[in-house]
Parts: sequence; C-alpha cells; structure tokens
Amino acid sequence: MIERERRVAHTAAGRGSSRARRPGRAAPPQGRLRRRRVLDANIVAAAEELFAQHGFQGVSIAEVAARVGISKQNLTYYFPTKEALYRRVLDGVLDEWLERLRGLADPDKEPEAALRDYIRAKLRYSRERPSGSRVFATEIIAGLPLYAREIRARVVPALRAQVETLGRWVADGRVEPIDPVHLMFVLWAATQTYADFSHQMALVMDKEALEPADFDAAEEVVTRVVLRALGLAAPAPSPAQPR
Amino acid sequence: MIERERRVAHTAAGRGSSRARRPGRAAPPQGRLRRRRVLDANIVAAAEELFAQHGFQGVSIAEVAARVGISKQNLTYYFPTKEALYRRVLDGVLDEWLERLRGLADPDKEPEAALRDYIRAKLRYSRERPSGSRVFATEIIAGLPLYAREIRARVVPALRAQVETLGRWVADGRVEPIDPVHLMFVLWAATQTYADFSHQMALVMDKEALEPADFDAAEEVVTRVVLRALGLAAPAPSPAQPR
DNA sequence: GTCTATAAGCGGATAGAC
DNA sequence: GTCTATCCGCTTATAGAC
Repeated sequence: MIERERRVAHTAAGRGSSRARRPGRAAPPQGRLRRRRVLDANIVAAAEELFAQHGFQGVSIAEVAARVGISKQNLTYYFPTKEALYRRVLDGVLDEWLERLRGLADPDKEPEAALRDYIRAKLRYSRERPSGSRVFATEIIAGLPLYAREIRARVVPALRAQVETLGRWVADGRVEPIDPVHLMFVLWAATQTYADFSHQMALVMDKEALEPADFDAAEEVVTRVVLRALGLAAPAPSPAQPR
Repeated sequence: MIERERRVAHTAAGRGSSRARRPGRAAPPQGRLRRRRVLDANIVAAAEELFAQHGFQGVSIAEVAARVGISKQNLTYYFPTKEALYRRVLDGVLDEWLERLRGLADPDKEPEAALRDYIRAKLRYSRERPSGSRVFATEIIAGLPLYAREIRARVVPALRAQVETLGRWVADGRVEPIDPVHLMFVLWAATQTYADFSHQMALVMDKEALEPADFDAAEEVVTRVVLRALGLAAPAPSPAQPR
C-alpha cells in the first residue's frame, strides 16, 4: 500500500517520471493521466474545504468522496489513508504560499516597497485561499500533531529569512529599531486573521462575508500600521482632507 | 435528561438557587456541593485542553473522563452530551475574557493609557489561558458551527463597543484618523496570535515554548505598533541609545 | 479503476442495579 | 452518584470480483 501511495502521489504532483511512456502502447496515456490529475485535484480541493470546516478528525473520507462524486472505496485508491490526503492538502497550501511569497522581502529592495508587496501578497492569499489558510492555522493551533516536520523544514526557514531581512534593515539604519521577530509575528497575524477569523469579522460588520472593499481597507490599515512602526510612512495621511 | 442537564449546569455554574437547602437535613450539603463543583471544574479544565489540541470531533468523552479519573458513564451524569461540555468550556472562556477586559478601552480614559491596558490584558490572557484562546479560535475558524449565538450575543457587542470607542477618539481628533474596525481586527489578531500560534513561534525562535520575556517583547512591539499607527507615541524610542 | 462486501473497532448515549 | 452492561451507528481500511 505504501507502493501505491507513492505512485499516485508522485504522478498526481506532476513528477511522474518513474513511469516512462511505453512505446508499444498506441493509445495516448495523456487523456487518462490528465483525467486522473483533474480528479486528484478535485479531491484535494474538496478535502481542503472540509478540513478547514471540521478539522482532521471531523472529516470522514466518505464525505470527501461524496463531494467529488466517487465512492469512498475509490477514494482510497487515490489516497490510501486519510492522513495521506491531509498531508497532500497541506503540501498544496504550502507550495502555493511559498511560491507567492518568494522573492518578496528581498533585503536589496527598498524596505517600504518590499513590505507593501509582502502585505499585499499575504492578504491576497487570505482572500483567495481562505480554506488553505484555515487548515494550516488549525494544524498549528493543535500543536503540529501531523505536520511538524514540514513546518520545520519549509515554513520556519522562510520566516527566519524574513526576520533576518527586517533585522538587517534595522542594523543598516534603514528603518527605526524594533524587535524584528515580533514585528514579523504581528505582520503574520494581521494578515492571517483575514482568512482565519473572517466569520467573526463578518458578524461584527453585519454582513454575510468579507467583500473586496474590506480587503482593500485591511491592506491600507495593515500597511500603515507596519510602515509607521518602522518610521517609514508620513505621520498624517488623513484621507478626510485632500490637499 | 434535559431536566438533569439544567440542574447540573446551574449548580455547577454557582447559580444553584432552585434547589433550596432542606432544613430537615442535618448534615451540611456544603461539602458535597463543593466536591461536585471541584469535579465539575476539573472536567471543564481537562476538556478545554483536549478540545484545544484535537478540536471538537477529535476528542472523545472517554478521554476527558480518563483525565479526571472517572468513567465516561459518570461523565455523562455531569454533562449529558459532548456538546453540552463543549459549550460549558466556551462559556467559561468567554466569562473570564469579558471579565478581564471589562472597562478597558473606556472612551473617557486617555487613549494611550486605555490601549496600553487593553493590549496588556489581552496578551496576559493569551499567556495564562492559551487553551481557552485556542478552543475559541478553532470554533471561529470552523465558521461558528456550535457557538454562533453566543458569539453574536456577547463577543460582537464587545468588539463593536471597542470599535466605537476608537471611532470616537478619531472623530474627536484625539488620535490620527484610521479605520477603527480594521485597527481593532489587527489589534485582536496581534494579541490572539500569541496563544494560537505559539507553537510555530517557538519553532521559529528555536525554543521549547514561549517564555515570559517573549511576552514582554510582544507587549512592547504590539503597543508601539498600535500607538504609532494612531500618532500617539514618540517617533524614535530607540532603546539602544539611552538619553 | 471502480465496484460490492465486510471486517474490526470506536464513538456517543442510555438503561438500570446498587 | 457511581457502577455494569449494552445498543447502535459510523469510522477507517481491506479483500476480491469485474
């Protein structure tokens, strides 16, 4: 079963190099492969939403299967265990998150521009992939019971690199002195919260769900808060009085 | 069974008025009552920790019972359903949270002092009651499946009051203009994260768990970030150069 | 690849004796 | 209040036919 898991996971992830195309086979395997990849992606997407709502133990593979229109026995063909499916969900979240935030907070860029881009990208992720953010958050809140290794290997280095960049800006006198570790935690929290706590926010603002305008306002406030903490923004932007 | 739930829940919450003391009974029921209250509190405390780690569905009542040294059948005597126990956990979290934050962010107080007190209290709650914060966070992330009514009735008004206070300070020109709703969201997130995400923070800082000094540093950074966003703090506190 | 069938266990909840 | 006994449903996972 481990063999099966490996095979499916690799082809699904697009790295199906071990299974070379058989020249003797006339029918193109591309159609089948593509269909499998689509089904695989649908399973992961459905699982992501359900895990975000109910947590790992709160989801049954039968529910996931029902969402994508297959039997739960068939689902185990693609993902032999529930935990394997959960890991694939988190792998996907992490892949996309690291991809989007790559190269931002570059120490050579201007601090202000780098931070603006970073905040924008992170808030955009919260808006476009709230379920992914939530699965991630619940895993962290639970104390990393199933995904500690990957967090340690992939997330922690990324965060440390960003902290180091902040620290260099401070050391070079390009921003006012502040604890870079905790500023990073605050920045992370202030952007993450627009995915994780959006249900409560909607209640406070008396609307069904957050709207694009809310994310624009969030970006303005978070950006201002962070930049001013570093002495990088004008003291009184006062949008009420146009100059 | 509903009858039983009501009775137990009320006495356990300390409002056991319906069961008047029988004058004919010589033995003081106080001992028994006190023991029951202690056991009840132990159950709730154990459940809080487990719910924080594994989520609602991830916890079995047998686990909770084992932690307090009773059988699961006996546990159902105190809490007839798992959901009732979960609600009691959240009730306790909410009670203490509202109690601690009562009167802070008073519109008549100086904005700077009010905000400092509020941030300190909220961070202290994250430090002292991390499990409670985490249970709360997971319920919100899940989309309020079981506790929406209480959030709506008790949390939302509290948040709105704080938003209104911030808005009044802006309107009165006591602080620089900013969107009070989103500033509140950021403030909430920046303090909440020190409970919810502390496991990841510990990994980033390469330590077993957050220490008191970390919370001191957090308080300094969060306070500075918020105050400067409102134009309330000196531009360059620079702790490196004592004046 | 997808199906039927089923194993094997745990979950919450209840009944009733003491 | 605490115990033993038990019900019933749902869970993951596997075996094997097609």
